[in-house]
Amino acid sequence: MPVSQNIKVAVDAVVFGYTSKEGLSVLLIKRDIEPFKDMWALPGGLVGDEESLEDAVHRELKEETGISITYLEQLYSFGKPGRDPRNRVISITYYGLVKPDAFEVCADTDAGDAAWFNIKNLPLLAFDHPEIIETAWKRLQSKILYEPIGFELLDEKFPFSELEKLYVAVLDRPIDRRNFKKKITQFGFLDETDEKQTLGGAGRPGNLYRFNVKKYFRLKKAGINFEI
Amino acid sequence: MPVSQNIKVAVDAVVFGYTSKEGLSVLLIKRDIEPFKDMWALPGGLVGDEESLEDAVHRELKEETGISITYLEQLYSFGKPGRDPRNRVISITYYGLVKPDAFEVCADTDAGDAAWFNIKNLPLLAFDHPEIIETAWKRLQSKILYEPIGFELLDEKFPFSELEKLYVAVLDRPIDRRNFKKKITQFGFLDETDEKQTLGGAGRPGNLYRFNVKKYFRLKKAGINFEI
DNA sequence: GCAAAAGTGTTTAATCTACACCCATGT
DNA sequence: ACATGGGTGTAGATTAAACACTTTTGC
Repeated sequence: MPVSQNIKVAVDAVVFGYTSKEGLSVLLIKRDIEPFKDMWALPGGLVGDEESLEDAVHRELKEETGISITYLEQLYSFGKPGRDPRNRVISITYYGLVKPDAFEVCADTDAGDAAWFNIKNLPLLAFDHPEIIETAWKRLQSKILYEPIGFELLDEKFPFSELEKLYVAVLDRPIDRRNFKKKITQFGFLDETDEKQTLGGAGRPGNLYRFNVKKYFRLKKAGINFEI
Repeated sequence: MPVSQNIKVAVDAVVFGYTSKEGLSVLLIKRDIEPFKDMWALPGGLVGDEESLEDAVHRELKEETGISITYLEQLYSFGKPGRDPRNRVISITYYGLVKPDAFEVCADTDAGDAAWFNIKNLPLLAFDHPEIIETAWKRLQSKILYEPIGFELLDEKFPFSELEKLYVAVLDRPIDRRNFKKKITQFGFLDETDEKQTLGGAGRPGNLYRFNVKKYFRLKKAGINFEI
């Protein structure tokens, strides 16, 4: 057993945002130091000695991108020697979800060195970050099928078609509209409001729905299991 | 961002073994130093500076228990400040599976400070290890439903009832024998041998089966998905 | 011959899949 | 009026769930 150790511990976050216009997107920052200077990378950094891993993620996201996320979950720990050319660094990675307003604000400003990229059109990335994003996307794809986390990527009220388009973007495959609506509504945790979509451009406006968290937890306790 | 850091990186392993006699069991070691001296704990220890995480797990298992495992997968990283009373330690945990022969040998010797405990009858454990084992068991329960990893816990040849009893032990719920056999056999990656179970005590001997890895991968590539 | 475990099918209910036309709005 | 997107139901196929008796062996 090694008696002393020289390994650094970092966190990195794959933050997903979504709008039907921009599609499923990932938040990246432009590195301003070597190595990989001027390349894009995941937000992240070293963990403080007295700081929890989740706190470190939130702190780094605020420092580097100014964003606050509504959902955070641990993804995987990457620790191969050599993945950082300087030192041995173990990165404990997380993935997070943000609501469209946070997504759009950041996308607009574009100032500084943070930007959103569509998941299917990523730039060259530093370190092993392509692998991390790939892992995160797969995890999101499987998780969205058995937990209603998709709502963390939508506004409080949303037309049903937004939810469907979100699933199409995340799963990267077509979905049958009628079957999808049947499945989702049958669970009973979506409230239909009496409002309709405004600002819709052309086409018939859709009713707005709201995810009812209380109902969801009640149903979950009662033993339903969400599965798409 | 913290400029220097004083965090240690460790790995811990939840190793599962199974026999129909002993049930689903976990490998533990008795601590001979403080803190938690004389309590049971998961095998594990600090990662070497140039060592991969998986190598560290295998090394610690060999050093502390003498066991070799046939399956290893990362579980989760536990890093709350205070989980180790001495220093800040991040533990990257893994779970592993061993074949019955390795399981039984170790269970017999009982010498030294390593021992197997039935998953439903664990002793008092050091650190946050109860939480880690709980997490590992849940992961095993969900994974065994969509990947054929159960075979890693069985001998090369096994009677069908062994497989069924394994699933009952892992999932901790009853299974319908006929439906289960239908499901498993329909995939087509189990080879039936012409041997029968020997040393069976009372009852009719069962045919022995073998998991055909090649067939499994061929079928997997062709797009089947294993689901119980 | 009896206790213990293995082997084997069918029926019913539930779920999944595929599929097309009308409606409300903006231009 | 036409283009755009929203809303809705059914029939057929597939899959899941429930269920009990016969066979082979050891003692």
